[in-house]
Amino acid sequence: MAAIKAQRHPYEEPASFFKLLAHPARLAILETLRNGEECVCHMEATLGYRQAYLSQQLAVLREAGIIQDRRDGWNIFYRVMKPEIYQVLDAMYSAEGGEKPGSHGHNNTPGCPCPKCNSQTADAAENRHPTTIHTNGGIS
Amino acid sequence: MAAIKAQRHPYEEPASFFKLLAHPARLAILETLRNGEECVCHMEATLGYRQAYLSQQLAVLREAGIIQDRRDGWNIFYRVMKPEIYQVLDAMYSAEGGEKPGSHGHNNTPGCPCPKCNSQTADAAENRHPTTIHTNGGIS
DNA sequence: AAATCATATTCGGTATTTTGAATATTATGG
DNA sequence: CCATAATATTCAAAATACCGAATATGATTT
Repeated sequence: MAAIKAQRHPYEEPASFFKLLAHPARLAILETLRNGEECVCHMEATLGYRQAYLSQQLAVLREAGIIQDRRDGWNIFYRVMKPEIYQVLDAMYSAEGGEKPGSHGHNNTPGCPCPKCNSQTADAAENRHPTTIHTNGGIS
Repeated sequence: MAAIKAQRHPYEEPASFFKLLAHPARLAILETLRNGEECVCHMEATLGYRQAYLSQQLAVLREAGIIQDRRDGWNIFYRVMKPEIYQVLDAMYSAEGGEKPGSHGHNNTPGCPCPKCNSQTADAAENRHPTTIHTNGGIS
């Protein structure tokens, strides 16, 4: 699936684009990025997926050109390059009848070591041990 | 994939719905049905897929509740039960920049044996059967 | 340069999808 | 009942996607 290959049939391109969205973890990532860039460790803390797994899914979206990464010191921040995809997502959510899942905007998450979460809370800014092993995270 | 199974993760349902759309033949079918019901032989003539293959893809959409079939004599006509999906498709097509593929409305196709294609062309307009409407069993 | 932190990549097994081929089903006309 | 038209289903093999485990990379601080 890696990248969108050359299309022979006119519906192959939209189909492979839909395929990118046909995955729970990738949808969760895209919702996290809906209101701006976030670093990987933040997704790890909020979504509960293992780091390597997140990185794999991020790579799928990145190689498809949907998101792009930016390094800032230790962290790598991802942002969406094609905001139009949210119209596709919203159309799907409303077609399904359910409301959009998840919360929007950046949520300061306890236990998240990312700089956005540790801006002014200074609470446990120096002694953090995020050794939390997130068991699974996949959904069978 | 057959049906949409019970969802544990909030994104599994939209994801499996996207999965239904992530296939060129199924997209082509849905475009064919955009402006009303069509029989299988018409799709066979216009889309160029083999009959058995079309039937397989129609089954996927049918078991997901997106389309429904109705028998009329020799032919089985399919129609879309969830028109909202076209908002998803249109959002995708416009997000992609390309225009919507395909032509809309029923196209009389030479070589297509379906009754809709042989209505008034006087060619073989004499041998048609009365409309025997069997309303298929309601699918929830 | 070594240790460390955040993140990426590779490898491999398993599950799922795709699709052709063969066959079955169902209604219709004789 | 038999033949036939239109469509559906089953089966199996090849292709692809999923995802865990292990390891690699590349900044950054000391």
